[in-house]
Amino acid sequence: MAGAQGEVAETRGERKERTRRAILDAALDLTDGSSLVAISLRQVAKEVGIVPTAFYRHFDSVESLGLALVDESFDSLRGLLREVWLRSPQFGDYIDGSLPVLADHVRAHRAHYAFIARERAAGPARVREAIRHEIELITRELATDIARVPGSNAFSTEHLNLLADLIVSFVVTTAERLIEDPGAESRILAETRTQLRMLMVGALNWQTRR
Amino acid sequence: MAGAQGEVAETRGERKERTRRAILDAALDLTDGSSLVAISLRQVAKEVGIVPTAFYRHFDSVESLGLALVDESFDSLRGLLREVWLRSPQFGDYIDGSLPVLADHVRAHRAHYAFIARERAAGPARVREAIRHEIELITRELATDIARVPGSNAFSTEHLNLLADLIVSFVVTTAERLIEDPGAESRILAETRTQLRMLMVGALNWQTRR
DNA sequence: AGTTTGAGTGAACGTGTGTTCACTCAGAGT
DNA sequence: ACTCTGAGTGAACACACGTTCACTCAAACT
Repeated sequence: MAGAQGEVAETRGERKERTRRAILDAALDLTDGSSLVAISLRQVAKEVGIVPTAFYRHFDSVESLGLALVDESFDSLRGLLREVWLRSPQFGDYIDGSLPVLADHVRAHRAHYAFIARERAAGPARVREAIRHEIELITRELATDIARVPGSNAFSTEHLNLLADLIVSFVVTTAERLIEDPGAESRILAETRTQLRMLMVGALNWQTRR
Repeated sequence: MAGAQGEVAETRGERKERTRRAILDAALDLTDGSSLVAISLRQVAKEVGIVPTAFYRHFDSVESLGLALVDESFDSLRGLLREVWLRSPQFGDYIDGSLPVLADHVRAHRAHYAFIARERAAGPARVREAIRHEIELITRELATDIARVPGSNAFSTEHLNLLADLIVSFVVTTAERLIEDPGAESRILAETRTQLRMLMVGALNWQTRR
């Protein structure tokens, strides 16, 4: 395979990139319902349709494959955050505006979110560390975003960070639920909406108490 | 090994139970930083000091070993909940009373909590399902416990369940953090304390709005 | 004392594993 | 046109895997 086609015109770089993508996709597919630590280089190679040794032309271990998947998964996630932030400039309709966007993203990039959820807890040490780091960065970004919202200046920096952390944790949990039972999406969203409101009521009353 | 000792007096049942425990402990040990889906029956047997085939006298697969570990891990967790509930009859000091208990339990039963955290996301399908089910039961128990707290009767049943769910999710997240960085225990506890207060301020204001 | 039971043994099976090596042969650079 | 580069090949390695089977031999039961 991989070039056996009589198809014309494929540059060397294009060909390599195509195989690399195929490896990433195969890994996402194979780890679904399992984990990076449980799949083998040979399974991936077989799925892609290349010989095991060819794998090494692209990654030098399953772990480094995992790190590449972390990168592209968080590219997805940052796309989500950008979109959420664009369409909800108001603190008031923040929740109603954001939840459907989250649901859409999880549905569209299911494999990526499932990968993060799984490997965050059970991946190779380096991969877990990379994921933890990325989540930390995103939490900080969220904190500075919230700081720009009018009315949020009553929060101390410390409490702002804790609020952002609380929200991120909760979004991670919600994403996990959407992944594990996609059929219950509307119920999960309705429940999450109420819970986020409970949380926000706390945040709003908190700042007035400061 | 396993009976090679010149030690006297060990009944057949005791011997079997001792080996069974050794298998469970070995599995907890081997899955640490990895996952049930990534360990082999032979690794476990070697760790215990028995021949691979002897494993089948106790469990008929690694998956059923996993289900046994789910059972005993949640026995630990229920012990925690009982203790938390005993020493915090007041809604007010609920948080300050519970957090140190949680931290103690996580420290004392680290392997169990780490097991739940990992396999919840990445274990074999049956194991994930069992964990999800146990968490659901605990959430329901918490909801009925909260319902007995004076002043909580302003919550509708539905919102009571959502609050319980919110708390359980957050406790799971906190336990995960304590596991992944035990050295930061006091910082994590202080932060979690503030976040739980934010959440509780929301809950308290919520019920008065109903 | 004699028999039954069952936890643990050890050899064997077919298959999958990561990694090495020398190789092909088409696209890229001269 | 001629060489170089490097993605993909295929054989081979030493080892680990789950499962089967007939076995031992001490505790438990009669």
